[in-house]
Amino acid sequence: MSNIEIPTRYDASTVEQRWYKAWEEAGLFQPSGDPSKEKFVITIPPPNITGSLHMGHALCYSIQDLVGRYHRLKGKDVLVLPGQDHAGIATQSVVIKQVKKEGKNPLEMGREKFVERVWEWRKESGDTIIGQFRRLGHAFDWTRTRFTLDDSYAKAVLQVFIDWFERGLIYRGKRVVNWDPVLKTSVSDIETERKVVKGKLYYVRYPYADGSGEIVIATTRPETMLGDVAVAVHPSDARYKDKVGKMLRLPLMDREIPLVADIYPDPEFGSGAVKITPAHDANDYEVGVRHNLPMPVVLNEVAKVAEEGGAYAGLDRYEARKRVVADLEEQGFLVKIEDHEIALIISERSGEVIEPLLSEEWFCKQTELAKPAIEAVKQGKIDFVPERYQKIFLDWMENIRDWNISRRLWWGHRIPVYYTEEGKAFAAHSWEEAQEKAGDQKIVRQEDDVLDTWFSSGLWPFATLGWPEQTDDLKQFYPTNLLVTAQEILYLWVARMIMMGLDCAHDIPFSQVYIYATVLTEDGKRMSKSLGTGVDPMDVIEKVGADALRFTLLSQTGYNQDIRYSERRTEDARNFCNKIWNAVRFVLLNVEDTPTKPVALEDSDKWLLSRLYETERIVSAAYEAYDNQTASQALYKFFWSELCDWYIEVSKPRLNDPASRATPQWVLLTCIEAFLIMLHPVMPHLTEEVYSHLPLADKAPFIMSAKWPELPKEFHQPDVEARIERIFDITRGLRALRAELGLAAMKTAPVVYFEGDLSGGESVVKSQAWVEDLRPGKPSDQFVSTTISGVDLHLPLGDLVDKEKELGRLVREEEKISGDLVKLDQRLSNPDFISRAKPEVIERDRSAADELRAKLEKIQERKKLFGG
RNA sequence: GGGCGGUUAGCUCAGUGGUAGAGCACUUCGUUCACACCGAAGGGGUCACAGGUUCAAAUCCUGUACCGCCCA
Repeated sequence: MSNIEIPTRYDASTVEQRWYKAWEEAGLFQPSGDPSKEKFVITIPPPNITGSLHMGHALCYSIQDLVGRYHRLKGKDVLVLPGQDHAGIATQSVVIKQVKKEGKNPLEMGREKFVERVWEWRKESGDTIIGQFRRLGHAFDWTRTRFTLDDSYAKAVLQVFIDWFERGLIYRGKRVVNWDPVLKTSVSDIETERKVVKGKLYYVRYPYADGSGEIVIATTRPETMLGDVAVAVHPSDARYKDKVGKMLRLPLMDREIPLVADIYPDPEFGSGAVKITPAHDANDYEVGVRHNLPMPVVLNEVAKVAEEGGAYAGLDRYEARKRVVADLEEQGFLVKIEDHEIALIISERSGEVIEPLLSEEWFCKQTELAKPAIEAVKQGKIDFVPERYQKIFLDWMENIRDWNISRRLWWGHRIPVYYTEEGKAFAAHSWEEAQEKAGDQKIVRQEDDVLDTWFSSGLWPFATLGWPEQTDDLKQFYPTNLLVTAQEILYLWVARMIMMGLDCAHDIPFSQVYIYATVLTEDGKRMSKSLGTGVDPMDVIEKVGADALRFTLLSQTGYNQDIRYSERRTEDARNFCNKIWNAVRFVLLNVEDTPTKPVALEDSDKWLLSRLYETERIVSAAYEAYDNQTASQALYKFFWSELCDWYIEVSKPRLNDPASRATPQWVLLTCIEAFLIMLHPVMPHLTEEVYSHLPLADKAPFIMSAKWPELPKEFHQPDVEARIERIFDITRGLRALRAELGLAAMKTAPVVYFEGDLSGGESVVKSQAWVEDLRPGKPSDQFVSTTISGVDLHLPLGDLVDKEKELGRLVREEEKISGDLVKLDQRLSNPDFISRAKPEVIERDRSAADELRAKLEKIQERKKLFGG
């Protein structure tokens, strides 16, 4: 390739999609199935088909692609299995919005039509997402892609439900759930968010039925009093001690309710007396159960007052609140209203305030299933990274509550329970099977509700591999190795996968769980489409390429809990791409053939190879530990600061000489090849493109299928590193001296004198500090000097020396050095330090002090020369 | 209310006992034949605060403040 053909800018847009296609055509995304190879398996968290991927997804899946590519380079047979989640409520609400926008009523469409419509959307959103994965460069096995509502997947879901139903692990019961009055279904805790708003605290008088006074209760939701069945006080509350057991007359409703003692009320809060509405508050429900109280539902599925609300029936909950408060005031029951902060629970799906509602739901018993899961984690069969999540996980598992698995939706796995006329329930794969199980009794209907999405996604690691069939894939790839996920679904999803994996597939689903960071905006806010703070990863790819985006995200990700995305960082990443491109361009312009391994290496060659060795060590260890931050930094430093800034510059004279160029050529190609392979998991496309141009001897068809560098121990030479780095320090010292005198970098100085040991580094100092002639000794003319690592460097300047300026420089340096020396001497004269500190620390401080003293003397001499 | 994380240079973050680091930004200089998406040099920090342990604390302990996340 001639220089004209290589542009000076790396253009990701012409490279990335070309390589993705080539990899796919070469079948590199699939495991070979070679039984002798060690397996590495990830089933990716299936994204919801609710639109498109956001920045958090871009990070999550890039991490998995990185891990997969790393293990592939390490020679493992890698499967990264992709797929998508039908995401019941989330998808249903997206489609409802679409249908409504078209002026149609989803309810009138009917279940069948509506579900058909969602399938259309599933195709559209699903394709968008797969396209995005491809643009991001993810090497996922598309031949094995799964969807949580596919027929074969649905079979797995039915199997588990029926099995658990028959084992008595699934039951029907009443419970206060998070009711979304807009979507008309319960939603899980994760689908809600808390928001603190300014509200009111209402103090209301409840008179005793016998006319012996009254009790004052405090409530933030006065409208729920329509469903009050008791007032509770804490048993230790002296104020109410003799009143417990008396009846109260519920204002507005003309009903009698008891005063009960329960541990729930906080005596410090409000009046210490709490009204109890079991059907509309989870805590009140618990009290209701403990005291065997009735549980009237006074707000219906659209949050309007129900029949039981008497005169208020039909009113919306907020309208009802106004009327109730007005009536209470008018009838003299309202004591006072205070400002109060209320923690509202909002449905993420509709944005509406959740109405806690007593509802009949299906539940799954958890305690029994949780036991083996807890054991597996405690025994270390499953690790959490970062480790701190293990404790959080176990705390939750040990206090687990039964799981509400039913959702009043149309989109999802319809619960396979069939009822007889008498209401007897049978779980079965089909109506026919249910009828068989029911025998003489006639099956008349199937349950309308669908299963919580997490019920199906909990089966992900094995249902994707063909379970319940004992497929080859299941035998080969289960249990998987790693799960990468967000902190917020540690309980809802990870916990369930572990429980379901152990119970259904009889083994842990994965041996490691890596929890990655949340992507925040530049100023630390949550990225959110609705707030307009989201950044579309595809826009970033358009601008800087997928590799730059991946580097931006991955290089910030280690064990931290969040990262901040900023456009500036993508530019830095793009610049890094360009730097790599140009360094390789330089090498290609200077290499004609594949160089052979040289016999003799110079110190600078050995230095770079030793740095490569060390870098490989850091990078492997960091990738293994999911510390991509450290891996990226090590690669960045090696390439930019070491290979480009020093090695290439130092080697230019040798590369220009046909007699000596073979050795640096070989060193450069060796280091660049290894570097590219190590960087490949982060920047797959760029590394592939550049690799394809390198004239290497044993080249793999793709860098993606290359072997991770196995560097010989001889590369590791710490003594050479120290020697060379001392020469670099001296070079920097001379450059600094020149710069302070206003001599431009790279402008050649005719002559520099030195005193001291340069141990073979003369040519490096000469070329890198831009000196024509480097001579031992002292100049006869006027000169300025610096001392570094025991070497004096003198720069003759003739009449150009500005004595005053130079003196000022020397004084400043003197002050700094004597300051440091005082501190060191203080420490060294402390007998406790001498007797208790480690010998090597003392030794190091002593020699540092000696060096400073020598330097100080020289500076003082020089000061005299300049009249100081 | 409980738990977890964070607080280090203008910004984003490394740094788990031995004289404070990186990248970006900033200042000065430089168009050199890989790259100005570049190079060289430089300025900039009482490591949130208060106690304690230690010869020695950004680092370990205790407490406080503020920020964030998870759970009730």
